[in-house]
Amino acid sequence: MEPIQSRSLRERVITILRDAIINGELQPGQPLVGTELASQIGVSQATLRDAIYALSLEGLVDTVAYHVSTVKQLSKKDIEDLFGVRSMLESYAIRQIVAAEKRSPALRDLYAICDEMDAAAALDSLTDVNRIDRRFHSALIEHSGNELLGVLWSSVAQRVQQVMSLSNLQQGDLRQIAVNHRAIVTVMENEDTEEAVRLMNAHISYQADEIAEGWNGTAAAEIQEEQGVGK
Amino acid sequence: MEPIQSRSLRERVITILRDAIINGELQPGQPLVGTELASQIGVSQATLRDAIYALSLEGLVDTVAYHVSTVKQLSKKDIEDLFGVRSMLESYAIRQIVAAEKRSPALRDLYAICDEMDAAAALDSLTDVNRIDRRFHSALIEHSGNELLGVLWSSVAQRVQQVMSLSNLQQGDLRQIAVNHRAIVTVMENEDTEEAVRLMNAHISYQADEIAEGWNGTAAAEIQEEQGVGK
DNA sequence: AAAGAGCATATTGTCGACAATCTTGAATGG
DNA sequence: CCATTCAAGATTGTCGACAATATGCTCTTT
Repeated sequence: MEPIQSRSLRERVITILRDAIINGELQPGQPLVGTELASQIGVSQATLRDAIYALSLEGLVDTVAYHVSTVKQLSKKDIEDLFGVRSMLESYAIRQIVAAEKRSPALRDLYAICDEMDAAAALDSLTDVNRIDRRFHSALIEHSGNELLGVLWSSVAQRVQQVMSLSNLQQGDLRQIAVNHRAIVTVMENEDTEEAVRLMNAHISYQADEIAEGWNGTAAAEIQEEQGVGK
Repeated sequence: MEPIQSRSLRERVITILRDAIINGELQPGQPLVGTELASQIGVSQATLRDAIYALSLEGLVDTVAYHVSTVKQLSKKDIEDLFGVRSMLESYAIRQIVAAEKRSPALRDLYAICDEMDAAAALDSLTDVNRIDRRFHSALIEHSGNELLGVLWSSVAQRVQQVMSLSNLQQGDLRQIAVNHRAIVTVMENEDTEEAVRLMNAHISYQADEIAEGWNGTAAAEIQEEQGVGK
């Protein structure tokens, strides 16, 4: 049981804006005007600016003193850097789990998630597979047992989700994806650490290449031009 | 040339508090009372609370709604997690630098820092060696070429500096430290990636063990008791 | 007509005041 | 004597207003 209204108003505003950004509703480069958003969401300007500042600390928003804040632009290099860091985090988690004495509960949990992914893949439900995919990778990080790793991961996972939302790639064979995930867990169970890391990096690199290839860094530049005067 | 007063007041307050925390002036568990600090620093309570909230996002401060914020407590496990993540980040940086086509400039820069460290070690200046040590590891991350890695690093490096400040360990032979750092760069130049990673992990693990061994998680609990009434 | 200075407007940054919430300690009842 | 209640003080959270700064437009000058 968790309380309905425990979080402060500021944190709820942060959540609203953050979700809008990582879901692609607020596109990179789009200006975040305090006065507009404040009246739109229904909070004071001070509270809203605090929220925007918090998002700039998370790296989702660019802020310069006395200038309008904008959703951070994502260059092709940013994508590459992002997936490089993601590989690093997940590889580390795999090594930690395999090296741990009691790794059975972790592996069992991961297998259970694989089962769910199989079921979703059989139904051809892309959104469900994506949601379970996120859970799989989060679980991997959690089971590393390193809390700080989890903190870093949540920041990276946000950006990954944003990039995925912005790049409208058609996912390939869902069943193949489910098989790939199970393979990683199986290899971990056999204590073949390096092979598990290799498979994971391949999985991530594939995604990264697919996204980086069709990436249009200037995706949101049009928004400002669309607002041009009609005169 | 950079402007004298470009940063906002809030950011300057953040810097003041952050420096106080990572230098150990504000010890873990110590309460950060808004009204006191605000008048002490000379800013409004709103500005100060924004700063405290920012530090809670950085993970240096614990905040609960309508409760007094405190400097985050650091358990022994937190220390272990911290140095584990640090090893991960630096190992990744080493792999990236060695794998890069043009790694000569990076190595030259690192050698130059090693020269400075030798000089400082010859003078038996502990503070200088520590400062140059931080520069060495920052440079390593920078030369990885991954900007996001740098962002994560700055967060981790802060915590490392805090832990170092709080644990008053007497550093061993300064000259040996300088030699160890140069060895890492030399091995990188020979493209022996795994050996470089091994040396770096050994270097960090040594530090981590030394600190974790004598760690007193309840270091700051006394502060509150010292303020007990004399009645 | 083009370029630049200066003013009007819009936006962000800071503050003090008030509301919401927690904490402390004393009074009350068992 | 101990537990509970509740009231007073202290602390944090939110807001609207004002100050500081940037942006865009107009007017002037060449």
